[in-house]
Amino acid sequence: MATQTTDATGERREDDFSAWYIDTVLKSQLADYTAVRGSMVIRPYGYAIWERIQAHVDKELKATGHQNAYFPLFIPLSFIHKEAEHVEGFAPQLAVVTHGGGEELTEPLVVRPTSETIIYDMLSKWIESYRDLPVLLNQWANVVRWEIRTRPFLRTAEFLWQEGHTAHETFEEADTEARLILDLYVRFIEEELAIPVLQGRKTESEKFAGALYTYTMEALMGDAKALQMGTSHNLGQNFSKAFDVTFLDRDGSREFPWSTSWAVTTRLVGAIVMVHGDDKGLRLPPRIAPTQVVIIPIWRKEEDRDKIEPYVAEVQHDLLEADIRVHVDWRDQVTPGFKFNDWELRGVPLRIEIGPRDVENAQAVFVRRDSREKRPVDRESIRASALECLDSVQQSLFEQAKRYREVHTASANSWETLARLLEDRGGFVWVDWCDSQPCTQKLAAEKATVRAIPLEEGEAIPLGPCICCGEAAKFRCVVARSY
RNA sequence: CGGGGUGUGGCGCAGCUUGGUAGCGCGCCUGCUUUGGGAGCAGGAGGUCCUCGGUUCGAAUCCGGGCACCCCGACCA
Repeated sequence: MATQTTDATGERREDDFSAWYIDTVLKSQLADYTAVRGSMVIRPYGYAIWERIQAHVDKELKATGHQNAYFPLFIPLSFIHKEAEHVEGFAPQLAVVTHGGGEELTEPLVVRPTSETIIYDMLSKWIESYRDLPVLLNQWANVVRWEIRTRPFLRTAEFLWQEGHTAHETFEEADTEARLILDLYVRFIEEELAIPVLQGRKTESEKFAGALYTYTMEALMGDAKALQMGTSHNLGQNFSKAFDVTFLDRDGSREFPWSTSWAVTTRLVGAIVMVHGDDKGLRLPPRIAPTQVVIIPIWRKEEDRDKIEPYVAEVQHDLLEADIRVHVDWRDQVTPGFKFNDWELRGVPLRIEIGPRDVENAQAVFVRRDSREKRPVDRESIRASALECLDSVQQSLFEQAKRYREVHTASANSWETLARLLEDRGGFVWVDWCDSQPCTQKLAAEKATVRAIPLEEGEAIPLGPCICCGEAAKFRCVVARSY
C-alpha cells in the first residue's frame, strides 16, 4: 500500500470549518489536488461514493422511462451563442479549444459547460411529429466551467454529473417532468444521503441561464451556509426555438416542444462531508457508504490469530449473506488502535472488533461511528444487530441534520433582524420578499441570496410587506448565505 | 480580478534576521520485540533548498525578475 497519512483531521470543525473540510477530504482520501489548478482527482474511496450515487440515480431514472446516451465533449462556439440568456450565463466560464492537430480551427470549440445546445441541435434532426415525443434523455458526463475560486467537490473546473434533457408536447407535461425529477432527487438525498432538503423555485436572478424557471433543493451545511444540491429546470420553448426544433401536432400545426433539463453532481459528495462529518473525520450514511461494516480482528500471537480467523470468517459470511458491505482489516503492520482511528476517519458506520476474548465469550464488540457508543453483542445476534445498527445510524444522521437545520432556521420581519441573523448565526431565514432589482442587490450586499421560494406555502399564505423596501411582497421565501 | 500566504527528502515543518558541513517530526526500508484506542528499540535509504538572473571567495539564507499552488472576498452545480 502506498504511503498514507491517516491522522485524524488536524483541524477542528468549530474553529475553522473551511480548513476542516479540506483537511477531511484530503486525509480521508476522497480526493486530492493535482498539477492542474482548480482540478482534483477523485480517489477510489471518493469515487466509490459517487458510483453508489450513480447506481441509485441511474436506476431511478430508468425506472421512470429515461434512457442514457452520450453527446460530445466539444461544442461549436456558435451553438452557445444561439440562446441569449444562455451565452450571458456561461460565456465567462468557458474553456475554448482553438487548435487541433497543430492547426488553428476554423471555428473554436468549447468544452461543454452543459449540453443543452449540442443536444438541441441533434433533437432538431430527430423530432418530426408529436409521435416522437416525449424525448427522455440522460447522460453521465464531465463538464468544465472555468471557475475562479475552487474547492474540492463543491466547485472545481471540471466535475462529474448526470444531466437529463427532455422534450414534451405541452408546457404542463414539461412542468410535470421537472417536478417528477425534483421529487426523485429529494427522496434520494433525504433517504440515501440522510440530508434534509428544502425544495422550491429559484428567483429570476438565481435561475439557470436560459430557463423559464428553475426548481431547486437547498440543504444547510455544518457551518450554517446553504448549498444547492441539484436543480431541475423548465426550459420552456427557449432552446427549441433557438435550435429550430419543431414537431407537427395532432392537428397538423407546427409547434415548438417544451423542454426540461436537470442535474446532480459530484458536489453531493462534498455535501455528505459538510453535513455529517465531525472532528474525527467522515460519518457516512450507511446506505451510501462503500463499506458499511469494518471488522477489526485483534490478536497478539500467531496462535491467537489462528483461533479468531475462522470465527471472523463466519461473522463476515453472515454479514455478506445479509447484503451488508463488509471489509475485514487483516493488516498486521498496524495496531488495532491505528485501525480504529483510520476507519473512523473514513466514516465507516459500524466497526466490529473481534479478539480472542470475544471468541471465548461467543460475542463481538460493536462501535457505531455516529455516537462512538461501544457494546458487546452475542454471536447469534450479530447479523440482526448489525442490520439494526446500520438502520439506526442512517436515521440518527438524518435526525441530527434535521435538528441542526431547525435550530438554524428563523424568520425575520425587519431588515435589522435579518442582517443580524445572517451575521451571527447564518442558517435559513424566512422573509416576505418583493424580488425587485434594488432589494436583490441590497441582499447581495449582506452576502446573501434568496435560496428558494418554497413550492406550495411560498405563495399561498398571506403576505406582509417586503422586508427590504416595505412595498407589497411577491412571495415568502428563504434567504441565506451560501456556497 | 483584488487582498493575504506558501514554495527546503513522500507529507508537515525548522533553518533565512546576522551568508560558511542541510536539519527535525511523521512516513518509508531491514531486524527483533509488540498488537483490545494512533506501538517500542536498533540500523538504513531518500534533498538540483520552485525557477532565472545578480551580489559574494562562498547563497536555502542577501537583491531583482518570473512561475506555481493554497487561503479569504464579487460570479457559479
